[in-house]
Amino acid sequence: MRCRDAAHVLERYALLLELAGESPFKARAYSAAADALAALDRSLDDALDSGALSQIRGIGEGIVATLDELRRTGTIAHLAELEGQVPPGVVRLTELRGVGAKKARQLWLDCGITSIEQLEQACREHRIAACKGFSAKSEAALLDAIAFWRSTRGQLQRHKAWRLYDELRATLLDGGARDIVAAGQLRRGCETIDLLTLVAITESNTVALPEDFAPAGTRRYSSITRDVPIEILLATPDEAGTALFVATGDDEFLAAATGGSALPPLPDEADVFAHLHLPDIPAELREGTAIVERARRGEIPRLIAREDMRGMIHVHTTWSDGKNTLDEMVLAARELGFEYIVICDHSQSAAYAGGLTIDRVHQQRAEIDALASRVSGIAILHGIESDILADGSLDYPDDVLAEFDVVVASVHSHFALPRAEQTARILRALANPFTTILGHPTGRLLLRRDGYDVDIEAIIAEAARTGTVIEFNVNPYRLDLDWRYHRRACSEGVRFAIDPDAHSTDGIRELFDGISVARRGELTPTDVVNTMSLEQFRAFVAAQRERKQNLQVSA
DNA sequence: GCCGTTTTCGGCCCGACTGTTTTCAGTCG
Repeated sequence: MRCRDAAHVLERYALLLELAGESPFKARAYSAAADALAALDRSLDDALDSGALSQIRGIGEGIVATLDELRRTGTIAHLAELEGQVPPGVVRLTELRGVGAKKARQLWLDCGITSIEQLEQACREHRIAACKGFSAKSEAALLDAIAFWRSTRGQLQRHKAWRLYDELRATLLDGGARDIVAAGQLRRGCETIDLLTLVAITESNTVALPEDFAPAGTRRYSSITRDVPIEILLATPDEAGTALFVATGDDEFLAAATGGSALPPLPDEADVFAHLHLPDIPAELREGTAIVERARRGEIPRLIAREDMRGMIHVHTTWSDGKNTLDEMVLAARELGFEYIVICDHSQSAAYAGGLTIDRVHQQRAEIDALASRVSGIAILHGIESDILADGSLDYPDDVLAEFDVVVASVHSHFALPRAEQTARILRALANPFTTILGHPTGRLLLRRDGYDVDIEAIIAEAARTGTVIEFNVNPYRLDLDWRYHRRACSEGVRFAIDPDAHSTDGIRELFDGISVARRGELTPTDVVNTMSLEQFRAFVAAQRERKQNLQVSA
């Protein structure tokens, strides 16, 4: 068992402890331990036997004993007991927005609710308002939350879809497949996945499938029993190219590309494009009919690719709310071949995230300088993710801001401002001479909450006027700014930074997956500042500051 | 359950927001 898997178990244990009415502090201790554990990229056996776990703050004797039980028996007896005690539907109640462990427990014990369906029924019949602590208003809020929950069911963020893919891949390879390839929405770079499509390449045209898969056509199998519907297509190696092509594009694209004729079995996708007399169309663009026409006219741009990325920008460490240390994050970026990394921990107003006071900013700089002198092969820049305060100002005085190599300015509070006020606030931050990059411009969390209400056109225009970079934050919950705005912004002269907003070394690796989504937006290497060399990037930031200062003077 | 002592108990990230209450509790980031 990997530490990451053990972390998931502890997280669930923490939730059940709270639902069962045990000390919320105990639950929090388990939850914090889960966080710490998730950052360890090693096996649980190794972490326990080396004594590394007991060294970690927040993991003491009790939790080490629990983890030892988990690795010996594959489970935690007390957790199993709680699973028997708390109905599974009550655990699911916490998936609703605005329902935490306390409210779920209250709904269960005071109102007798043990599933989301029962809760919905009870709200409609106004039986919840009769319970202590609830009113007609809370019934309406709960119904809203249930509607939102329902609208996001059967969909996954990309990292969760990849996790499911990894599980299936291992099973299918064990079951005799020669190779497994992700196709469909995942390969096209869709930001959320409502159908997971895999091609299983097998010599014999058969593979041992998990029990929940049933036939759904010629050599096609599907399952609807997991978090998202899944389909698996079987193909022999000599027809793998055709199978992958068919499993990747959407229906409109396939009809336009093939003209409705059946494709011969071909081993490689390149053979399929040659057969169709079409240039290679990147998987991320294979939707709709227009792209086929563009391809025929030779209008497919050279899209950004992972090899183009030279700078890793916007990374958190244990100095604020990151799970891995500065050293670990730097070494992980170097291992992936990055030439420079820009550390951007939270600023002082982000107290919940351990934001840096001015003193700690200076301490962190000293540590970065010390590390830079020890580590070769990667440059370390000192940036900050500065909160944009309610009035649009940044979170430090100018003399402190001026010391950073890069300032990512982001909204983390006051999400509910009216549109005009929210927009004005962000425009003010864009005009700030020290704002290098506008972080996650809408604050959306995919399948969790919408972004704050802002005028994106106005933000793009002001970014263009001031020369401020807009972030494409590729944290799999964010993927913000939405790729649908990318071309328009670029046509106005805006540049993007493709940033992982990584809070762990795993998050750093997710950067590459996010590039798939950037390709949907047709970002090219010249649109993206991370493709610059270190010297180019430093010169870019210096020129940007000068330009912005001049704009301020003339204003 | 963890931590750090004022060293074996008492407090535990903090501010905004919302909704139910008249002074606070729960949720969220």
